[in-house]
Amino acid sequence: MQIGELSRATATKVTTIRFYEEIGLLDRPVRTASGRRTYALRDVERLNFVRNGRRLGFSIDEIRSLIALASEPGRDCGEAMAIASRHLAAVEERLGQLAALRDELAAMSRNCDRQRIADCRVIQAIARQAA
Amino acid sequence: MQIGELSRATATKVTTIRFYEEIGLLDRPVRTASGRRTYALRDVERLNFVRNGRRLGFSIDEIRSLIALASEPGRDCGEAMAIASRHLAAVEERLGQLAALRDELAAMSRNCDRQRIADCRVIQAIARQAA
DNA sequence: CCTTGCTTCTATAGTGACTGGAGATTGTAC
DNA sequence: GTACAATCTCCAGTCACTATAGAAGCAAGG
Repeated sequence: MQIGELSRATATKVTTIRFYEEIGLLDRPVRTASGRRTYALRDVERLNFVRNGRRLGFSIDEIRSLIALASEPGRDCGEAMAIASRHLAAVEERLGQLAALRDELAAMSRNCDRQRIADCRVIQAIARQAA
Repeated sequence: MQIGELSRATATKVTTIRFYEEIGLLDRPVRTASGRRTYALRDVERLNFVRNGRRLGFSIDEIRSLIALASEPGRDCGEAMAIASRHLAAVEERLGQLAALRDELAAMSRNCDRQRIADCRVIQAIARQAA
């Protein structure tokens, strides 16, 4: 399998695959005589792991750790749990912030009745809000 | 007022103030004979506008537009409303995504009962999830 | 006058996670 | 033979800052 097929199989851009290889998230693949990268099933699995991790919002460094953990099947999985829990807590905090933001934005939009800029509630809200 | 005082007055790092000037969000200030920046009340107001806008999640470009609009008090504020509404919609979409993410992460953590990595639900969930 | 120590200056590079483009090869189908 | 797609490497750009180095300015105390 060449890079284009891996790209299609994992819905990942070719440039991103090369980038992941560069930063060590993917192993350096075997090359053809002319230098093209060739991949096998385990590369698809690995890349899917990375993509799913990213989709769940884990950082590259967290994914690196999770990959390292996954390669030691005998170990206790407490560390993997810790990474996931920390991330969940971060997501929950961000959710709270974002909900507060939405309320503020919604209030701004509601109050404005499309008059002149001089009276615009949106502009006023941004200008006057206490941090 | 020098840059340090503006920094304290707006809870903005000195380097960030210089950065905002560089990209044209703040006017180039008058300098003292020795080259130090000096600011007045309107600079505090402008920077607060920028900071509040950022805190509400507007991009630098959106804030640039809002500043331009705010400087034409006679205009209809429909355009400002449009920027705010688009942003609100984006925030709401992100909120939905993030909530879905939280649910997935919570389910992962719940299912894992701290055994060996080989059986770890967290690792398995990341490995097997369909995009 | 001199030193100490803080503030400010410019210029440059780094962050995270990619994305895009230039310019050169290679592989394939007609 | 030639057109075209796929791939290669290398490097720059994105966003919104943040940090560092090294130089200069400025006020207060000795």
